[in-house]
Amino acid sequence: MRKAPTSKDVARIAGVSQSTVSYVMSGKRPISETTRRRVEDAIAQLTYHPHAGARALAGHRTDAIAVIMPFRSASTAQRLMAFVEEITLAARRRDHDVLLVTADEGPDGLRRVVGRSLCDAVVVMEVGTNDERARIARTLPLPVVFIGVPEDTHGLECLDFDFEGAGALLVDELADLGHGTVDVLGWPRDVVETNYNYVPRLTRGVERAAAARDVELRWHRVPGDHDVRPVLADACADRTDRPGLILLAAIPEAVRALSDLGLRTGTDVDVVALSTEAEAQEQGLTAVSTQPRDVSRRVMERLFALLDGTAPEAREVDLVPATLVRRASTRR
Amino acid sequence: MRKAPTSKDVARIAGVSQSTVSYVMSGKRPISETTRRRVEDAIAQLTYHPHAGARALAGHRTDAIAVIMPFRSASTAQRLMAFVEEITLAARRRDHDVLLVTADEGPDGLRRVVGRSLCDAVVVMEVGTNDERARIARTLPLPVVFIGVPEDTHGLECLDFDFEGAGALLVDELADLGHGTVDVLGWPRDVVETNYNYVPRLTRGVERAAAARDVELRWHRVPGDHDVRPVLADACADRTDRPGLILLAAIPEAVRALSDLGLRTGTDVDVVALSTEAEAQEQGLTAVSTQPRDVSRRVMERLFALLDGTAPEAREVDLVPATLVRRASTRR
DNA sequence: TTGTATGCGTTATCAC
DNA sequence: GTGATAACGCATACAA
Repeated sequence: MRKAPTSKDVARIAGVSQSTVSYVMSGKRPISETTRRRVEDAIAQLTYHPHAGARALAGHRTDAIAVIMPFRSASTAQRLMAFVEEITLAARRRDHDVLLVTADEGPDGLRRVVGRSLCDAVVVMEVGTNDERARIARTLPLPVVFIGVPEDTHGLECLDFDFEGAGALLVDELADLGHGTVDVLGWPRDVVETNYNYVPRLTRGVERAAAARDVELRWHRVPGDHDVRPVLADACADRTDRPGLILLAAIPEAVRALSDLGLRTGTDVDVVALSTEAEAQEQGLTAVSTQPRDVSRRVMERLFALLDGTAPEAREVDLVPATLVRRASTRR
Repeated sequence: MRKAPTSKDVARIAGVSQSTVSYVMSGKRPISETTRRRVEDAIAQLTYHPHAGARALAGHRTDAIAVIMPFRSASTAQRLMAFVEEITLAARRRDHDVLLVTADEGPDGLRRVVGRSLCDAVVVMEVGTNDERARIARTLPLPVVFIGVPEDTHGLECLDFDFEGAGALLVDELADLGHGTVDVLGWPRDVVETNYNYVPRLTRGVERAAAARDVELRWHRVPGDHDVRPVLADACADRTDRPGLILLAAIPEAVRALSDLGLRTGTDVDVVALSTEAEAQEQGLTAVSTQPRDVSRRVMERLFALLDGTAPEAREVDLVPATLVRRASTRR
């Protein structure tokens, strides 16, 4: 538990100057094979680790990425975790650390981590349609990548799943199955009101496809208490035709509610959903999955390209395409 | 996009010395009301933020907590997210940031964040029964708090949910309902083999209670592909008595499988589970919930007590008690 | 109550 | 190919 060794200690043991130690570590100038060896041996012997703060101070970089994360959100925990995991792994592959910032710090969170030089770049998850953080990002001297698409993407780096395409796929699938009327179980009121940008995008995709396929839409909302039974009873009961249902939220609850109502998915009712891959599998749902891992990978590629200065011309918006996987909840 | 202001800039504008600015921010010595005002005004005017690296270098503290997180684990994403969220919020309340470290860096992750002086304390999630990180922690000059209970807790700070008590509650509930035989759907092989410490703890609780209540246990395992239908068919079909089932893993899949088998929970079969609160509600299960938020809160209390030097005598192990909530999956 | 001066452990610019 | 040395921005011991 004695004091941590510094590069000076390494230098002394290796019999070189401190700056040489630094150059061995950074590789920023040629080093003879013999001194490199002696330095590396000394480093190993002392289990020397460079002091991150000193490095940040002198080197003007932190080797850290800040991630602004909305814990309470329209996304499921699974989806959020997938984002965070993939981002963290990508960061480590490039020897960067991840600083977790809660979105409920608001725009100040972004200002803080950048102002304090805590990171070299920022990932903002779940940007709003009209998000102050987008305005701030344009003024910042470091890369900020958004997951989501705000209204005005000018000068921003945005990546996301193609929710509009997803909405269209879901409607098309039910239309192909012959449904002229489709019931949509949409997000609860509080989610819609928080202005998440993908709510309108998904909605647009659904509505355009419905118009194109001449499908009548009936929108329902998950109640605040997540008890969807009455909603689904209202939508599906007492019908002569076979109901077609799109689930956007409260998916496990909805599947269970249908079962309680005596409706077998794929038999008595066709169900398609927007969900994570895992949830769709667990519930056996024909679904469009939101591919958080693909999105994260592209986010980090773009982010490091910006840090490396190897980024091609600004893309502004990059969308991961939607695909539909058929499972037991629809009968073809 | 000009250079970030420093405390020297603040000092110049406020007409004081740089050290006075520092003391105003830290509150470590008395400052006259007038100078405090002028400094604070200057800070606001420049939107000054202290440089985290410089602060860490000079002040020997980072105001950051590292969290070592197992993304792929026996826990659900919900449970992991609850931990991370609660830890992050608690950290922010004390003006600390959170550094996310993936557990698959192994013990080196712990060495690295500490060696580089990236944090003032560490939280290690899901410690193994015999975890090298526990040995390392004992040698480190900063607080390390474990979520979980390794075999040898000597000199460690461990907190967790009382899995042993949980196991007993689940068995007792089914015994109270008159079940003389209980089928347990346990974790998949890979989870058990990863040596998570709560697997043996839960198992011990189940087995002791079963012995005490004279209940026969039949252990089953979730298959690698998570298709639990054959397992549950095997356990519950062709029986004259009413099956009693304990679910420890793959809970949504299991509930769906029972439904597919034509078994109504609470009517044809009594089901109790170890799960998150949310999952139990979604599935309507009588369950013991693992209270990740309570555990996290206690972890952070302990951690900051250690940082403040106000920690009472070492506790070594602190367990959050288990409670059972009855829902529709058991009929009393 | 305030100012001066030093050091924290790196990086990077000069010199050699 | 290597060694001095000056920043980097802040905290704090020492003066006043």
